[in-house]
Amino acid sequence: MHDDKTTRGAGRPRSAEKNDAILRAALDLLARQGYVRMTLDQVAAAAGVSKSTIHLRWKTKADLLTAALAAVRTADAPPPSGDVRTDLVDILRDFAATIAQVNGMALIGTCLAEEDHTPELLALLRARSVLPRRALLREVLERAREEGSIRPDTDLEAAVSALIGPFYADYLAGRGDRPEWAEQAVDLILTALRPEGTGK
Amino acid sequence: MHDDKTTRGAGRPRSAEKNDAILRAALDLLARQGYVRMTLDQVAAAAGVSKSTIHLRWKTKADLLTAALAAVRTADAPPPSGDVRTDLVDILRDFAATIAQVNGMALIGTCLAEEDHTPELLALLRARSVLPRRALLREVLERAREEGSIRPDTDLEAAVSALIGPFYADYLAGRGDRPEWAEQAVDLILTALRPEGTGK
Amino acid sequence: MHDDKTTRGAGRPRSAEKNDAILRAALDLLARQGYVRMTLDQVAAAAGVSKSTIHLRWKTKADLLTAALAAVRTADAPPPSGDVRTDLVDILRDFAATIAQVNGMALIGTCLAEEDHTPELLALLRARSVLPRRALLREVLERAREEGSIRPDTDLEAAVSALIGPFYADYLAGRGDRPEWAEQAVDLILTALRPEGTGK
Amino acid sequence: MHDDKTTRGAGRPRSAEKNDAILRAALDLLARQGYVRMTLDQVAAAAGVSKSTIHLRWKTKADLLTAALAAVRTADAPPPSGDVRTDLVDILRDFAATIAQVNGMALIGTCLAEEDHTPELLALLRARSVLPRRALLREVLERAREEGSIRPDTDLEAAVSALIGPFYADYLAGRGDRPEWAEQAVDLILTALRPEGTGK
DNA sequence: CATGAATGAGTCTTCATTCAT
DNA sequence: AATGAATGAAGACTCATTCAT
Repeated sequence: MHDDKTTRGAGRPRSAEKNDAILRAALDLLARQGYVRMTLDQVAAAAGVSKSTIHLRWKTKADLLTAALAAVRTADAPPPSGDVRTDLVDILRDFAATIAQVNGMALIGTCLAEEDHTPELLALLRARSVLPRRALLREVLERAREEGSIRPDTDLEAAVSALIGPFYADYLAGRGDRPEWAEQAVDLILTALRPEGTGK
Repeated sequence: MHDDKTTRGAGRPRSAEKNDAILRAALDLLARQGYVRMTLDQVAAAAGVSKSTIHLRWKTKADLLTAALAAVRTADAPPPSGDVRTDLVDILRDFAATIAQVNGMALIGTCLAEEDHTPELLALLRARSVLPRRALLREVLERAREEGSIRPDTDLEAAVSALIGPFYADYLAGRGDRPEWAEQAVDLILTALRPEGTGK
Repeated sequence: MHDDKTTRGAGRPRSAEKNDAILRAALDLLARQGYVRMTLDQVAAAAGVSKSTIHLRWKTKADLLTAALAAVRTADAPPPSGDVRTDLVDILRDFAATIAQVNGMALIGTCLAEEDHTPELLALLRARSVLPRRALLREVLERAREEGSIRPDTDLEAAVSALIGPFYADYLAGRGDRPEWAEQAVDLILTALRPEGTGK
Repeated sequence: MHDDKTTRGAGRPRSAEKNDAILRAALDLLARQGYVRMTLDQVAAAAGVSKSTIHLRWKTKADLLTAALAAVRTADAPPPSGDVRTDLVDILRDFAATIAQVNGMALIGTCLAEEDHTPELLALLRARSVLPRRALLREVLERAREEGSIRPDTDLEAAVSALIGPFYADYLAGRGDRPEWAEQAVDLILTALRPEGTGK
């Protein structure tokens, strides 16, 4: 139906660089300012585009930010070492590093704060960031279960929450920036899940 | 500056009710709309006061919200039963209930989102809500340590984070509203912290 | 229910001068620019008020213009002379003069042009200007009928349209500004309505 | 790019259909939206062309609309019956029908409203629609004068205005849609213009 | 003290017009 | 010739804050 090669559409093609620049700027500003405080003027300026160009591609501010969140590259897994403990720690550290890099807590805060008003934001954050990261952890735990290094009846989702949860709790308590949290969390959970009759 | 209680003597009464109404309305709207979206008009309307009355008492919007968060009554402990596990579960449940009641996740989200812009909000949330709740948990854990039901070398703060953390992780993953989370979390942590050589 | 005198509302009273200035400016600009081209900035500037003051009193542009049209003082009758022909001519001349004074044809044009979009405008123009003027003519014609100077079975509304109509037709044909139109129209209609058997 | 009819020889065909489609769409939208509210995007969409194609042919929005009005086909006369009264009524009825068909009152309103800003619109409306229609009426009246069925000293232009005028007056008074208006108007004027000494 | 009026700065969005393909 | 992208210049409306009563 569409001649994707030949009839490459008439007229000037839409600049892909601009698209990227806009989305990047939008996401960055979303994290730094929050939904409402961030303005399209700022996005336009940061992306080096006119405001109208933004509106040409996304009808509304909400559309833009939705697209920006949707464009977040889902997390790459850190290279697996094969060792359960090491892999879990690596994933958690990578998580914390990403959060720090992109001002992630503020972004999460924005999505939470906007939940009533623009629920798509939290939904997208979940789909693009939260759940993929959880899936990585879950895979490792599944492997561990198969190996027999954790109990066979372990509730994996609960275990995942127990692994990541302390990060949020620490952040809220003002004790973020503790590099050792990841190891502590992993050790605690692995200890709890150690199959019965396993001595130290 | 503020005569908070009675209509004392010849002086003109200072409407303490209005103060309260304003702060209550502000906090409620802060949770439901977020910092920027919430307007002083809304607060004024909800509190049954004029906008100027608000400005008469708090110079700026940030001041008002700061005061509103500062006025949050710090959590009452649920009545202690004496049993460690029961007490921990009760505290966590009470925590979740409070969060649900006051749209707490959105409020937390707002404070996180505004951290760059109005750091006082997160600081106050911490001081008034997060840390007191953590202190409750910590007290119980200290008691447990004295009783010998958890290891003597336990890092209590880390344990506290491990207890509350799953709540946040669950919420973000879209698996809030699971009443059993509290028990799961407590059991997991108590298992992990069980003194060596203690069989089931 | 309302203490109209004593509790004259707290706070600063709303300036009546500003109200008038705004409505006057709005009506004038509406006639000179049309609905869409007229901007609130222009109104604010012309009235010597801030734009927000306008919005404080009328929620939207449509509301403002509706109010402006509603505030149009309904036509005063020119003093009746008692003579039917003279009175009709006077009314028509007064009508033409008013139209010229307030750029009335453009205003009428705007209301017609906006009929699909903002039907209130035409409705108000009708109620405030068109119909009252017609009523004046009709009264004179009724008197004429009673006197026997026009046929008893005259359709008065049709006669009124026949009296004013030529004004519009002339304007559209580019032959406005003909002072004698009023007399011509009156004479034509009175001739047509002359009771049978009445010689010249 | 598109060979709309025949691929005529070596020359490049010049899409006359597009021209027509654009002008038709423009005129239609002008009547339905008014000058300012109508957008070139709407015209382009309705005509199935790109906005640039419009600008390629008419430099500005005003140019386009001017051209659209200039392209209005001037009224065909309804077939003359030979009878003065019948012919007049037919012309007036045809007039009213045309107005209804093309949303003519809104179009007239737009031209009036824009008179200060874009006087060409009213001028073209006059030249293309108003005056030709008046000419038709005038011809019939001239015939009537020659026949002796109206006074020889009749001011024909005034009579024409008296014939059409009631239509506008009725419309503004909210009494449009009265099919009998044409006959009433004609009868009234013919009565008024009846040569002296002519009994009924 | 309390109120409502008044305002200036700012935000999203629209649109005629100009460019690049 | 024709298209779609890009843009600058508005415009209606909002809101924290300051004034006048």
